[in-house]
Amino acid sequence: MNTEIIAPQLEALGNARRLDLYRHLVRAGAAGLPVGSLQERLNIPASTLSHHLKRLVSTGLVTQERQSTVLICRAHYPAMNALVGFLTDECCADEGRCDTRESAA
Amino acid sequence: MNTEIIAPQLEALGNARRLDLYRHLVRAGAAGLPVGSLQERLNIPASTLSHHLKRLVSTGLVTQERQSTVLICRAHYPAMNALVGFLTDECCADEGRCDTRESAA
DNA sequence: CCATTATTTCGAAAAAAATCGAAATAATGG
DNA sequence: CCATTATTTCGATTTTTTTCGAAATAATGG
Repeated sequence: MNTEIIAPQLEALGNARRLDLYRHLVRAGAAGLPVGSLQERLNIPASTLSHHLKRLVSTGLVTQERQSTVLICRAHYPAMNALVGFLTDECCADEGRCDTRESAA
Repeated sequence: MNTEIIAPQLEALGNARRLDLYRHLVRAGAAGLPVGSLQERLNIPASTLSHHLKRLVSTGLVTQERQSTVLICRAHYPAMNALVGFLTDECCADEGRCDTRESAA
């Protein structure tokens, strides 16, 4: 898992609107949420939402599945797990939840 | 730990150059690295580096300590640990390293 | 105080991102 | 095929970010 995958994912989540959006999907769980529901909840124009969704989808953090008329969006946990794994393995040290390396060359 | 702290941190790390920079600091461990050393390693203009460093420092992910002429930069692990904690607690679900909630709220 | 090394601020230009209305495309039911 | 609902693409504007040279500031030793 290299930085060329990780950095865009961090950037995707590093926007208040998209982080909020992503968290709505996490809370929605396996059922996911249709784009339209997200739009109501976030209360933003459809075209703006579509733009942000595209960024999340393009980094692999969100998946979409069409169910007839509606597009269901879901948080894609494997991507998030890999992201957390990267941060834990390669960006943490010392105290706390992360591992305890001190200066892995 | 709310999104007003987390989103800027994710944004700070969501830039290939800054992620690289941050990882250099992680690898440097507790000793940290002077700005000048970072500049040599990353091979970018001082003013550009200063700009990126400022962003990392302003989000709390990096600290700086002056040692006479030189400014030592260090990864600030408590911030990273809190960030990983946030992602684990509020952005993960199902399988993998993260916790196993299914549809909190 | 001056020279030197280290780092930041300033200012300006280029690149990228965010915003959103209007028009276009998708999918369905009738 | 048409009407309807759902979502995206287009196009234009504004805002933010990135970039970097030149000048300014900081800290030290002499």
